[in-house]
Amino acid sequence: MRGSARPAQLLKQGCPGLDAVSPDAYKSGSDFNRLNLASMHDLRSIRDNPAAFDAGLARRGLSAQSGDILALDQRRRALQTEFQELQARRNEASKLIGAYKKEGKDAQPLLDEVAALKEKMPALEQQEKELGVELDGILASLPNLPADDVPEGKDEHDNVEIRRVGTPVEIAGAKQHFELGEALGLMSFDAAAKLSGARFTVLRGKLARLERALGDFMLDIQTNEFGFEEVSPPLLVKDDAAFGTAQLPKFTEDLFQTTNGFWLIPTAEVPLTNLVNDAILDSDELPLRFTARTPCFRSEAGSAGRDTRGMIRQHQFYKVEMVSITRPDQSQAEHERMTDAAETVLKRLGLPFRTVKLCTGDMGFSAQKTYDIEVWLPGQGMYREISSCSNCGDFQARRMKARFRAKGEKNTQFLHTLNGSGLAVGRCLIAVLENYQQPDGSILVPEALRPYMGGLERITA
RNA sequence: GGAGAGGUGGCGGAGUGGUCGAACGCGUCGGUCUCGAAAACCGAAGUACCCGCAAGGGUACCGUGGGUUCGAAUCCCACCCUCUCCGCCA
Repeated sequence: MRGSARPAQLLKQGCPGLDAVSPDAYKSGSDFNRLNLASMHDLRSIRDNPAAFDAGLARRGLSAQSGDILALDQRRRALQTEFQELQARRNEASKLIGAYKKEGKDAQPLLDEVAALKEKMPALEQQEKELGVELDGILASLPNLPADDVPEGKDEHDNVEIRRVGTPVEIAGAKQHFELGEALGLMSFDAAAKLSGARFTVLRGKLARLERALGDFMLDIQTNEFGFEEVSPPLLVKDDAAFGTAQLPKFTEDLFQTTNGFWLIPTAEVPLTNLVNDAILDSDELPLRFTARTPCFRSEAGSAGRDTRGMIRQHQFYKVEMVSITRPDQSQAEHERMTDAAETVLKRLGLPFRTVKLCTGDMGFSAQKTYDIEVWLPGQGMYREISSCSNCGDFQARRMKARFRAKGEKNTQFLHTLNGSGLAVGRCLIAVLENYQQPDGSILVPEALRPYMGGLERITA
């Protein structure tokens, strides 16, 4: 019942170099087959200006790719054209066959012709597919190109400080958050270790309440003052979603996966952004703004030994995330606006921070431009990242086929997507502890947060 | 988990082997009419890719993937999803 001669034919065709990233490479489980030619990066713009594409990659420290890409692209299109011509002839002949049979004419010559066509077609089709997979594999593994105004640089040392808000207070003998929390008896890493091992925390009593309060506080600001719509999304997602925001195919090792193939979200950016996947929106409903407080799950595979004490770097933490979906002409302004929304939380809490523009070498895979907000931690005596706001341009939108149509236009365009933490709740809790610690080890509750803490002014043992 | 039903264009809903990218209705857009609107009438209208300077031509897509056939929305297989009922459960 299965195809008989066909597979053998296909096998004859081998395809050199098809060991690149194949879609099945990212594991089993769900049906991942949405790859579509010419997504991820705009093949047309690479054709038009290969030098610019390579220059962008070079700023990311990557080698030129346009040569390989365009060669593959050209071969693929040639095959596609050839294949489609055969299909056209087959379709035409098949119609005639129908007509002939009706009229009682002899259709045998046409049948022979189609049979001959069908000798060639599977091989062509197969080759074309394989080239497409190879091409997609390359394109899917290349990061977004940095925006023009992103500073050149190797790592975080080359980031550029944009502004500083608030003045770090000198606290004599400042303690770190875990010292404070453990002394209060409200934060336990031992208890968490018994349950789950390293990189987990158990919060109790007023500290658990503080975590909840912080999240509520942030959500209220983002929804009431910045127009973000609160969302309660799934925390487990399929391959498609993880591919859309570009966790896949490259970063599987950073994620947790269930035995039946779901990915635990590393950030609500994944479900929130994928809300518009495969959509064609009207331009006048833009921008869309979403926010959600969710747990985030990260394997932290590559960070063994980093930030092992305390709750700076955890396998699981709460974060309020903001996602904006905009037209291309809106995204830059939206990026500033979103960053402002994140900063507003820190300002209200009276926490000193600085905002830096990430250099090319420090930016995430999907980002075109990123601002990090770093909060001052007296206990550590340094600024630590508490938010990251990125404009992804159309990079994610291409992957998830998120488009819009301008009023009166016939053609669709890709949307722009942005995401930013507003803020990381766990780290914000750390910042509150360290900045509001008192000599007696108690913690003053920031004024703005008191309504969220039932009026509580101070957390004590 | 058990039993059943079903997945078609923005929506509803036809279509069981050929001229079906898909009837019809609604909605949408343009026009006629009108002082204006409604109604009525006429017309337009899916997405993506390929070839082409263009005009234009072609291919694919009716949940997904395969198969049968000269030809598949229609037949076969597998999978996914949704809905209803029963059971279980937060």
